[in-house]
Amino acid sequence: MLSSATALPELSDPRVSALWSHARSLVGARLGDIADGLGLPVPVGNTRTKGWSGQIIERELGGTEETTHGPDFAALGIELKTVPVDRLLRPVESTAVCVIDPISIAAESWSTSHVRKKLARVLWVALKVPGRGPGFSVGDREVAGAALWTPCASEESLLASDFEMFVHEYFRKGRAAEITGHLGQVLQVRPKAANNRDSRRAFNNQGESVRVGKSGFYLRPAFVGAILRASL
DNA sequence: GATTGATCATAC
DNA sequence: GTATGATCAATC
Repeated sequence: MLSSATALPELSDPRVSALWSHARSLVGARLGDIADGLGLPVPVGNTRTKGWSGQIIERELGGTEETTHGPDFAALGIELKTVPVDRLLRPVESTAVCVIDPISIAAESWSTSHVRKKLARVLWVALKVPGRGPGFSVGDREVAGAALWTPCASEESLLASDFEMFVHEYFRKGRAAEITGHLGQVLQVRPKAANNRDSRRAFNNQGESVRVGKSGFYLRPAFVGAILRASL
């Protein structure tokens, strides 16, 4: 089991280097071709495709024995994130990190947070998107690069600052309902739910039990873009 | 055109 | 329903 006191596996761990090599070998490949190699169908027509890109890369890198969910490559402490980018490696979407429990997060600090653990080591796989909407297929997205990232001191400082702001100013004050996507320099709190009636238990500023929209942490596109440009 | 709030797909 | 993977689309 991983705990906050457990160090990340060494980068020299054979399993880490194998995963890294595998990811690098995908650069230039079309998602459609990767899916074909896995024997998986490529969505066609007006079929919705949310999540498909990430699933394909996860299954490709996970190998044939991958059967369970949970933290990506948990044994290696690695979180896999695919991110759609334009031709200049600029993310065209924000990156979801994890959902938030409005009650338990009030007791967290950055150093002990679930978010920090999730972001401690991320394998970014950038996917070049030729276009979206009718006329474009997710199968035509191409792996533009892969980066194994651990936040540097300045990046962690930005993340910690935003995190503590959300916790101190909002969650601990029972003001979770007042949070909007405008807050946070690099980390946002935005809805992350099936729909806007999907809620979670919380407390208001009177200490009364209320429900607030289910939300999660997201990384802003500019922040992820800087990571990719520095790594690819 | 970029951003925020809303929503979708799949597996358990 | 919950969790994990994200993208859609109305609004700024």
